[in-house]
Amino acid sequence: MSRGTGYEKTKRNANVSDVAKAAEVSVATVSRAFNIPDAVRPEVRKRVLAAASSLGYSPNAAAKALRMQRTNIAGVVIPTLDYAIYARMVNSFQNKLSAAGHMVFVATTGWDNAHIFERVRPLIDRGAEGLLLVGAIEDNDLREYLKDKRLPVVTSYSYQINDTVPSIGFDNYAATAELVDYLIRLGHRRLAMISAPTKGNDRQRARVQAFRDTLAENGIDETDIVLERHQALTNGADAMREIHAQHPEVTAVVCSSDVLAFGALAECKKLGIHVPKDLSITGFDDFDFSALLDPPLTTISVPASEMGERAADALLNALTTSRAIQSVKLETNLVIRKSTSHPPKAAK
Amino acid sequence: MSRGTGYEKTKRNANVSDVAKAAEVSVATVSRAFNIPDAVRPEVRKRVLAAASSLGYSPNAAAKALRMQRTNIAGVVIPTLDYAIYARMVNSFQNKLSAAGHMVFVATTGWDNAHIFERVRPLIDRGAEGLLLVGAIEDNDLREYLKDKRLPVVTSYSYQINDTVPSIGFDNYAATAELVDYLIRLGHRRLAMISAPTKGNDRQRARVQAFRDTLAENGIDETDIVLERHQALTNGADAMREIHAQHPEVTAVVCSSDVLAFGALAECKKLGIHVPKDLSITGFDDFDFSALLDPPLTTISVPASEMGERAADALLNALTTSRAIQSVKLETNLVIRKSTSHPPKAAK
DNA sequence: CTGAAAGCGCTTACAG
DNA sequence: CTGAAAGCGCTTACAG
Repeated sequence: MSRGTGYEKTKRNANVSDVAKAAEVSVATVSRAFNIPDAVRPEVRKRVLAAASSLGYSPNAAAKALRMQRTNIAGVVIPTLDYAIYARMVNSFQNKLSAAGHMVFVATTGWDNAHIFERVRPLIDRGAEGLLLVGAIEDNDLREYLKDKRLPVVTSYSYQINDTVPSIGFDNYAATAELVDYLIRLGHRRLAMISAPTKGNDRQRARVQAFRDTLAENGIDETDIVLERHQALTNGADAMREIHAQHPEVTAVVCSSDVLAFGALAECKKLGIHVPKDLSITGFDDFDFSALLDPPLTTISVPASEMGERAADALLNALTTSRAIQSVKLETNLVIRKSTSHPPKAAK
Repeated sequence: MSRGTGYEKTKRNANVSDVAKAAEVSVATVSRAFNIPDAVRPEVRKRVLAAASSLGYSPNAAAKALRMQRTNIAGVVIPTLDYAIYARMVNSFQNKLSAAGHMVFVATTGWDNAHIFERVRPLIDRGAEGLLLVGAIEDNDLREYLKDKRLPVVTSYSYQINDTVPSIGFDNYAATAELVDYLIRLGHRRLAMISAPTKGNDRQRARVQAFRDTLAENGIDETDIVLERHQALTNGADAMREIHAQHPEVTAVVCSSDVLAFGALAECKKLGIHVPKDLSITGFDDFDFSALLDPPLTTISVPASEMGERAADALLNALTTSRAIQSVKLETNLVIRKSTSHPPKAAK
């Protein structure tokens, strides 16, 4: 069947024995020439390296892993790569790790975080020695499993002060509270929120909670208007339309992401609502395009690549020293741009 | 030193022997119970599976790989994950592969494609059995290496009719030519292009070439205005400012990506240039936000996730059958929106 | 249907 | 400084 144009292996790869033979030494010496160069006479080492290179030899990773009980593989599990903020974190995570000679497996759960354990297990089974996850672990089986394996794990995107699993993230509650507080000080009294789904997502829950608490603290305790929508431009637009139709008194819309905010902004344009004169809109993430929107988006900037880097360092360190990982709290920034202002006079 | 809060392995993982002992069978039977269930008496199989599960056994991937000479790992090498279009492709690629029980290593080269070989080698050395790359392979050493290893490789983003390496991509030249042609038919005679760097990047070169050829074919053969800028919003803005200052006669700017186009669009707003009345602008990629820009962007939509899926299928198939991979040409679409129109009267 | 044994390709005590 | 040998944890002929 096969026309010889395919991928059938013709010659097997060279192995230590081949190199040993070619260099007229033992396999032990070959191994040492690569791994403990100083333990081999320079002249011999040179011979070995030359033989290896002429045979195109490179050590078999599986054999090495089996023997050393060490894979040098890390894993990262995220909702999706198709969202800039995760992609960015993974990008810096993998850059750091690959510079340190580690490989990284990536797995995605989709937006439904419920099945994260199903994604984690194959990663571990296939050799991941450390793990980067997104958000607090809410699955107790997973928690037990990870503890049992004594695997270095760090969660990201939300800083957890009292979790046994170390986290490298920021304070979603505080960041949102600061933002809502800012809106209230501008004079807004009727606010709505467009959030990403809160199910199985502690970050979103923290943001919604901060929204509600901050309103309450300021004596604004009418029924909260909180719409949950999946991260997508069109969902931001739809939610905006709904708010406009059902709650025309609203003067500020807090969006849980720049994506949602961008959708809302675009919808306002269609509806003839002027932002920020008629309505203030805020985002979360500070995507690069957010500064260029019309109007530029007031939002919260988030240390995505820093999380990836720090997580990589933490994992690397844990793998080397076996010492526990310390949680680290990173800062966010409220970036005030032109999509927010005082509410219209009539609404005050 | 270690306070016992770390990650030192206390108990080793269960292995086949442990399970065999617990189930009172041989290791061969344990292996069969997992891999050739029908070759084991149902009753025995049940005993084995129970023992395995109570011991938390899962097969050691390295040992398995060593024995089977098969890792079930694929690799993908892209410029960066921090660019939606690559992230999306990797996302669908990895989803398909993980559904088929494969893991995926991802490596990034940064925008400088020159060092791709350095990224590919570790991937292969660490066990990747198939590879997804971006763009035509321009490094002959890499080409030789890949051929020598007889590794299934597919390149993406540009369809190569006559390459020995199979590609799953689209026709960058034709897509751009169609777009430029459309602008010319609108009446534009003075066009400029903002391209991503063409060095080591056949896709960008094809687009620039199409731009030049199409102008020439239409008798517009003044000096071409082509600016090369790295993919970034601010670079699009800078380039736009430069074009405006040095070539005020230009009535249409063809951008090689939506990112660049978005930057240019934003800059026009600052400069008081009305798009499309004073100037037409086009993008490439059709990002989801491009339809929501003001004005919505005329651009070319590109099958990013389809490339990832197809590549995964192709690799999976090649790994299974050893048959050669067939190149596939995917379609792009010229999406005409409001950022383009006839040139201003005065310019005609 | 089951088991004993070989072997995948490494690294590392151990002995010299 | 070097080599012979053991063993990491699997799977699979081979024999029964």
